[in-house]
Amino acid sequence: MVKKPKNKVAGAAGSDGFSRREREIMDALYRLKRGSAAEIRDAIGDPPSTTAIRTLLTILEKKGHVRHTSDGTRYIYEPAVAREQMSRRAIDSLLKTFFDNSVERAVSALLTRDDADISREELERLSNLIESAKREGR
Amino acid sequence: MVKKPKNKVAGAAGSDGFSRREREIMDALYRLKRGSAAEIRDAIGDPPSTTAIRTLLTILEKKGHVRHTSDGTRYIYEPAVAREQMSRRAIDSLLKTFFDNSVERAVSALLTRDDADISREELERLSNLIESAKREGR
DNA sequence: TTGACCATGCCAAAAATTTGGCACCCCGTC
DNA sequence: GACGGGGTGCCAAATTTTTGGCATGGTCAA
Repeated sequence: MVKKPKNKVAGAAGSDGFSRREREIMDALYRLKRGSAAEIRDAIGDPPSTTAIRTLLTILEKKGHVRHTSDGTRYIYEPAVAREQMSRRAIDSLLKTFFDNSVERAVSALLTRDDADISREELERLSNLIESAKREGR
Repeated sequence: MVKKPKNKVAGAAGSDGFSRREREIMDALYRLKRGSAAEIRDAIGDPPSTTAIRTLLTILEKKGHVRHTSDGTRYIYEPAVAREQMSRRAIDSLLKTFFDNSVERAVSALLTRDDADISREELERLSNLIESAKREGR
């Protein structure tokens, strides 16, 4: 069973190249914006030891997915690629996988969620958003 | 290093419990709707052997994530949970991870994608969608 | 019928992931 | 200053994931 170097294709649709735990940590980090190993641990369901988390964080840092700053004596981690940018990748992936690349279907799904707690004001702003999109695309 | 049974929490936010390859395959299946091992393989970037794919499919089936029907002599696989349902889970997860659960922000991100190829008609339909949402939520 | 071709089930081994133990160090408190 | 609590780096081991090899059986065409 010979092996090939295998060079992780970053942007490869669908798979982001993260292992299960790595993704859990990255997701937690994006939710938290930033946090210590302990905080990240608390943000994960059925988490391993903090040491295990730290190991993963170190690996993720080595791979360039997260970086840390020192808060006094401890490390505070944050994603290396901005939340905004990553959210776009995630959206593209979602569109491709579940909505045949149809923005309309995706928005529709968003608006008709079970627990849609969308306020009147929010809907108003969305209207405006679409209106301006119409104007722009003219 | 003692071990615990560990009972995969399916709906656990963020992590869906799939390994990297498993997720690649599931994503491919959702894109394809259904397909043979070979077709799935072709839908994946930098794929392993078809045999490897088949092994994963068998595992996924044993875990209840996919099922297959026989097309003559070969197997055609499809996701066990409907695309629609899974897309909702994915959306919920996305909202939580990247948009602080704000539908508005998510829609906004969808509408302002770089390669937003949203047609006039689509925007029109979206307007209507929002209008009816307004009426409903009254 | 025979043979090429594919797909399947079973299975072992390589590689990667995941998990913690340990020793050490820094800081605040008694 | 000694002590307790936490955080860090390093590292090995358990477990899971990932990858194919191989033998078998069915199908189709010559």
